[in-house]
Amino acid sequence: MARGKIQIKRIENSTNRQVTYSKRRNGLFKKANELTVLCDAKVSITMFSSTGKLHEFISPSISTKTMFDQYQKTLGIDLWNSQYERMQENLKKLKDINRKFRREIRQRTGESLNDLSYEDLLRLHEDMEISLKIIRDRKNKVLCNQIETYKKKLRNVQEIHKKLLHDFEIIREEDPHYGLVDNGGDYDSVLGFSDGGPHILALRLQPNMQSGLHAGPGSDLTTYALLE
Amino acid sequence: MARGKIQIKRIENSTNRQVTYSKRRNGLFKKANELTVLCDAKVSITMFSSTGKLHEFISPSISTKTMFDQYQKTLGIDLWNSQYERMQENLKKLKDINRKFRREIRQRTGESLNDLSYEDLLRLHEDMEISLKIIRDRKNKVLCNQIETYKKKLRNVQEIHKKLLHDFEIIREEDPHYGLVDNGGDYDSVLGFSDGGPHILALRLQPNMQSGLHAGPGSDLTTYALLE
DNA sequence: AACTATTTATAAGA
DNA sequence: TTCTTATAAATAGTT
Repeated sequence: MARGKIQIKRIENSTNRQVTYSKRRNGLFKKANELTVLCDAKVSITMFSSTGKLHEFISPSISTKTMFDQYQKTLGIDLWNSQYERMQENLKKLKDINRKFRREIRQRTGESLNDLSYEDLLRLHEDMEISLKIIRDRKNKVLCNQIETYKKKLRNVQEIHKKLLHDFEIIREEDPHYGLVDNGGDYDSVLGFSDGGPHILALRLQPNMQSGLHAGPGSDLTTYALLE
Repeated sequence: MARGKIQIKRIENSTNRQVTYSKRRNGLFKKANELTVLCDAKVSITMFSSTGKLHEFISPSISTKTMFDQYQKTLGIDLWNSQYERMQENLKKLKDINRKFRREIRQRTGESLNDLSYEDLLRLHEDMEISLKIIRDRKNKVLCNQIETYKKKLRNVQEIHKKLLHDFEIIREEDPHYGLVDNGGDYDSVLGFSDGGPHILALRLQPNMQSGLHAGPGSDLTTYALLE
């Protein structure tokens, strides 16, 4: 619009186009600003150059998000609505399921029985007895399994111990004074001879067993009382 | 910018402001369009007048949503992110709670006991026995309440019946032939005299009781066997 | 909405 | 990119 009229069509010269873009962008933003001030309007300009560069103008009194929210509100649409609604629905469903679960648990623990009819209570009671039996069986089975496991471990350790004692006997027979010179200690009691073995041995070995065995999450100590 | 320079400040005259808004808006959109064509750019202008009216310009090659998506992508932000994230978090939490509830129910019904230790099983078993006792007590209490209710109703009806019989006796004494003339019917059997009363009366009255009483959701018929 | 005197924007050149 | 400047375009005030 100066030094000659131009046709409004794509400027083929790239440099020229770039320069014009820059100049006219400034002009546009200046006009937008004047409009904002003169007419008390809210203006938002977002533009991308042909090379993908982003430039934006936004009236000082507003933010891009506010602008867009207002835009959507005015048009009565929500461009992100479907996504948003899907999430809302999901949330609602989950809340509903959770409520049901909570209720079921409260009934099964006996905390909230007031709104149950006699028939409901009968049914619940039957269910609970069945469940209780399953749990009791499982509990007993786990207990038996643990007992079995430790029985085997114990036998294994006893076996090894017996073998060691046997080997020691052979050494004593070959050299009756072996070891007594060194420390004067009481080998009999140390090795469990003084009170006939296996039981006290088990106690002595406990610390090793506890740290070495990971057969199950159950308590080890209580099961000892039940061995054999 | 013609017929006199103007100050760039809010136009106080409302009509004037409106007119200027309209003229300059057209100018702005024209410039935006020229920029779009000349420089192969994408331009989006969204504006609200001081009265809240929405006007927008958008380059023909693009849509407002695309424009905005590109805007957010270029800036590497998501203006709806925080809201979106909050929902996502909520969803995650609900799902978590849901999983826990489901697990607890499955354990309490005995469906999923494999990952429970012996101690867990012990505790669960104890819990279940306590809950079962509560439910059994409640069940029995509801049953007793229903029995009590129907016992009272029955007594009430018996009372009324007795009184009616008594009144009838008086009438018969006063006029021994009363009523026999009319229809020749057998009053004794109709009123329950033939087999001594209360039991057969209860059966006769059943239909009325069922429709008239709403004491509880339990079954009425089964409780009759337990009366008295 | 049309007119027009004047201001403003800007194309081309430096 | 910026400055210059001749000229096109926009527009304030008026009708």
